[in-house]
Amino acid sequence: MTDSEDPNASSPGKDRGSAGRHPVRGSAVDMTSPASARVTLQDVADRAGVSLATASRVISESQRRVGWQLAERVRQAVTELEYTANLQARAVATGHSSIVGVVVHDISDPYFSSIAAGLMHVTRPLRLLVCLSSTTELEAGEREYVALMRAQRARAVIIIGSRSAKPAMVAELRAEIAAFTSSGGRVACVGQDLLGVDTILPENAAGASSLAEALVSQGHQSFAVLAGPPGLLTGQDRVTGFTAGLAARGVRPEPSHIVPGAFTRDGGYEAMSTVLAMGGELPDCVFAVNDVMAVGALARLRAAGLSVPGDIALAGFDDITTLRDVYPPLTTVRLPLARMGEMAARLVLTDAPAGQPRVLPVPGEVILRDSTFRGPR
Amino acid sequence: MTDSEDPNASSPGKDRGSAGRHPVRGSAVDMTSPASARVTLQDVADRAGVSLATASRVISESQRRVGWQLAERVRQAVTELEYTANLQARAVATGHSSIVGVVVHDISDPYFSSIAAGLMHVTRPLRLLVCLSSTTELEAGEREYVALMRAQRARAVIIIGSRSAKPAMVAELRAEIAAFTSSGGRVACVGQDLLGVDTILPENAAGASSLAEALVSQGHQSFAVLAGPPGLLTGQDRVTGFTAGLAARGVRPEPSHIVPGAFTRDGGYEAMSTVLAMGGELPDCVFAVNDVMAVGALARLRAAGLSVPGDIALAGFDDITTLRDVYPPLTTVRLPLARMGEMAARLVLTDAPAGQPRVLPVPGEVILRDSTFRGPR
DNA sequence: CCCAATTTGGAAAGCACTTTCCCGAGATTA
DNA sequence: TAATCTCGGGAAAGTGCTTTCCAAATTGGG
Repeated sequence: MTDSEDPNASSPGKDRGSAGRHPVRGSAVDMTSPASARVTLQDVADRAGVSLATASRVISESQRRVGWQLAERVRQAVTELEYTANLQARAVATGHSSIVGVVVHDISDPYFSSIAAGLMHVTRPLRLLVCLSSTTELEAGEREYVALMRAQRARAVIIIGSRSAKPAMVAELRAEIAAFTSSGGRVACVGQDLLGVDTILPENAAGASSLAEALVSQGHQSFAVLAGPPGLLTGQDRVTGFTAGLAARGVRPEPSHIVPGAFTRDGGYEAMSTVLAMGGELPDCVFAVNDVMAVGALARLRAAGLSVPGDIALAGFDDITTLRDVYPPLTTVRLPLARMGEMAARLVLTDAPAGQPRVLPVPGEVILRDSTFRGPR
Repeated sequence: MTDSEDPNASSPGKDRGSAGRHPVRGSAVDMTSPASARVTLQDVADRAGVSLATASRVISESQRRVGWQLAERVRQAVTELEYTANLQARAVATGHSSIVGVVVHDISDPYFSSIAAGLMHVTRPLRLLVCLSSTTELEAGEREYVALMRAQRARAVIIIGSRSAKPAMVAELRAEIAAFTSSGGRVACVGQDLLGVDTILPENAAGASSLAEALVSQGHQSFAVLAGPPGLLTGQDRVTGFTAGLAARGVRPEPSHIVPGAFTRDGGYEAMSTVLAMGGELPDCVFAVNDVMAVGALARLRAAGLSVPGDIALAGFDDITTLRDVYPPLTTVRLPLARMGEMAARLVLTDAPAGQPRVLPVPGEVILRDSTFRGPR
């Protein structure tokens, strides 16, 4: 009963493919299983004894109503033949597909996968297909993928975290986006507002600034900053915001204490090494521009035998869920990642297109945890 | 120039759809913007002054060669019109598409996103489109998604971590898979070999068993196990393997010390709570069936004021990259997640189909770290 | 009881491609 | 020199669907 290899089910489809259509293919195969080879709507129509048009009207929710009896006959044939409409063909016929492209740097980075998860929350009920691309490797990955989605006539593309601020790259990407939109697609972006499209804009600068002020209030006086890779705006914004926040409290960080590093755990580890190697007075507090880097820095500090926050304080950014349990718990700025994904998806899938690109700022929330707590020594 | 809101571009679309193919379009519209509305291959052919067939042969890498000059003219027209082939239409015409479906429970879980990342490593050079579905919410999500991929005539589907062992569910999924394969698609699976398809099988039992023996060798005598949700085979296998390993060393865990819990951080936290609440002698060592649960357990122990490994040892499974920096470093069983994703993709995308479903076991490697280290007290 | 005004079904024309088939021209061979 | 081969180009037949258009049948009103 649980087995689908019912030999009795072999008869359907035996009488197909005699003249013209579907050469000999399947003559040997047809006997094996109900839906032997490719079943088309024509097959369904034939079996139900109706026209192709009628069958189509039944299986797609067409405007035109179909008589009760014929409709039932068609549905019967559909289940008997295990028919499924060919969505590609439907897309060609109707002119719009149900796929939406999502571009991320690296799907295994929790920052991106959280946003992607939120986004899929809204695509699912719409029965849309999400095509994901990790652009990790290629510099021009984003542009290429948008081109690919244009070729697929995708309904929309959502770009999460634009790769770099390199003007040439951005220009190319914008051109590709223009081509995509002018062929009917919609585009949204999570991150910096560089592309001239609907954008979910995390308030990196403001968040980092608030964090800086909070840290000063906690009593920290000297700071090091583990910045992201040069040319990546997210990191830049957080650094500028942070220094601005310090300045507002009359603190000026040693410029040499702002060291770049890759946006990864290892990047944080190495940047932290650099700071330690500089010698001189250790800063009170280290700000890593994202949590993943902070974790790397934490590992490095531990390796150096320094305790956090005892010897040195450490803060991150993003409040990645998976990292909420590192020890000591990280002070950070929380971004509602999943919700940001949802917002982006809504903007471009359910909301009406706006004349002007919309920019929705998303504030971050400073979360003070143990990693910067200055207990009585 | 960077602005795409060119007011001259407003005309496209107004004059189309009157009679026959491609009305007057082009005469008035072509002047405004390169790729005004939808450009089709016919437009390219017209502009290049060649037949549709020739244009097609140029843009797709056809067997048939095209004369040097004509080919150049076509390419010229392509760039001038910013033409991109409609992949959907191509898929309909050729009968096979370039999309491959990937089913995961929850893309924001690092276990799955790591595998997915590995998998994309092989799809990218093949220029295949990866469609991802998180089946988090729906019970029948997997079956539905395979159906969807069948409708898309996807080339292949890769199922990562089959949801449950509930026989009814599995039977339905198998039926859907049968329909998919019989319509020409290929299927692979990462996880338990339940579906009768090519499978990458993590050796959960063997890995857990080795881990158990290693822990006994480290001197641990009494154990608690934070098992996954009942009915999820991955968890079950790890538990059985673990107890078998203990048995091999003459250790029998208290059955009541095997407590179920969700496969998440919170699940680990709660399961750990249960163990603590049981009173009596605390076990030497806790085995959480995956790293994410282990982290939850760690948090719970910390909340209880217990130190790891000082008061109690803790081990996980998977060796999730993002969690390599939790403190104390977790003893675990490493699975080469990214490589498992690659293997699955290869099996189904580049390798020839085999008569029999292949099952490739992937061994886990026990990694002993501080969380179970029994230093001199 | 007859003539609109609705339904409801089917034939056929798209949709944007690929690919087969055919044909003329130039190259090769006997 | 005639006969046979390629070779490159185009017309047209698919590919699996939707949708328009047309005609037959049913209904309703006078």
